[in-house]
Amino acid sequence: MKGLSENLENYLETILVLQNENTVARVKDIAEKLGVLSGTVTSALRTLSEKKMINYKPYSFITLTKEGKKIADEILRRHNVIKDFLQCVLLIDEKKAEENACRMEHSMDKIAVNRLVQFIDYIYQCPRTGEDWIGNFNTFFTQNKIAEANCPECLDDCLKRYRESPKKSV
Amino acid sequence: MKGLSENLENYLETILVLQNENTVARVKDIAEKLGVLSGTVTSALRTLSEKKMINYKPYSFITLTKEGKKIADEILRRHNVIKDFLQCVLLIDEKKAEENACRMEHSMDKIAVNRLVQFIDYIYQCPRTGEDWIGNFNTFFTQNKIAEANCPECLDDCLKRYRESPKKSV
DNA sequence: ACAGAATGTTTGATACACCAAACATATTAT
DNA sequence: ATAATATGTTTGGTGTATCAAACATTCTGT
Repeated sequence: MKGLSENLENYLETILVLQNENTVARVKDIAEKLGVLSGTVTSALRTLSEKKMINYKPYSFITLTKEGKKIADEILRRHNVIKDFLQCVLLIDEKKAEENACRMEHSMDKIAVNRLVQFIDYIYQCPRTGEDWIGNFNTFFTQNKIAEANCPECLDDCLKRYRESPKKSV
Repeated sequence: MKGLSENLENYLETILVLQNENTVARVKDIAEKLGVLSGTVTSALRTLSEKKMINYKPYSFITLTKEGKKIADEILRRHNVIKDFLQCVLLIDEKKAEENACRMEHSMDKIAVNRLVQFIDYIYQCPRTGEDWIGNFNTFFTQNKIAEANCPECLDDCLKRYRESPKKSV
């Protein structure tokens, strides 16, 4: 009935990731990924089991229930969206993007993540932005200002690019 | 030496906000803002005091130490940057933007927040984007596609706007 | 100035997340 | 097949964050 704690969300996500990587999630690997001792994992597994998020019998394989899978998928999706934004739009290096995404995935709700997805889409799809515009952000944040000398030709190029390959009209 | 927990960060931020609003932060108001009982606040204040974040004597006024002010300012700045992005760029309604910012302020590090600030700046300063571009995002996410029929004139307008009021060259 | 109201503190209890180390089970290598 | 090694579990203890309710202090109105 109640939502999972940030902690339990992490356990669930880690189980899903390990299953994708290794086909099974073992206590030892969960502990390693999360940087806790294995006893701690066992407790968490018991709690997740009580909450019907995983199927768990001591000393045996761990599987996600339908509900658990649904939630784990959602968290992983958030993680990937956020990481993509940080890395590909904000141009933050991979490691930092990963670290921030790990924490942010628990603090952004569905509405915000969905809107972020649409925003990223919009940047790529709108003829005024796209990859080259993001590329220019790189110049912007190193100099902390628009390289205005380039604006005329940048804008011309933008328009030209559109005329050369306009999207199919609606 | 160690960082503050998300919880203690919240207490610190709330104290700063109340000081800005009311000149003083009272236990009762902190409790109300954070949705906890006043006894809980007292414990937190004792901890913050031990960590030299606030000056605290029972039954007396609460003030932030230099270090406490520094951290509270940083958290509040994060909060405002994130809220601004959610509300003014992603166009999420004020209430939801506030809620998400409250949580995200503890999960984004300085690097990510700084880059976000620059990115928002970039959107507003680059002639290819700016406010009208953000306005078009509104159309995009309601229809989930670019209104391509408008692209030619949108791009022309963009270029025209630049020619009419180019930024002073460098 | 003092009684009552408002505010703040303390105490004892709960829940969660973790560790260390003793213990139990399962896997493997000979 | 079984001893040694891997892995997993349990137990007892810590620290944090919370509540409820008893208690203490401060403020306010007459």
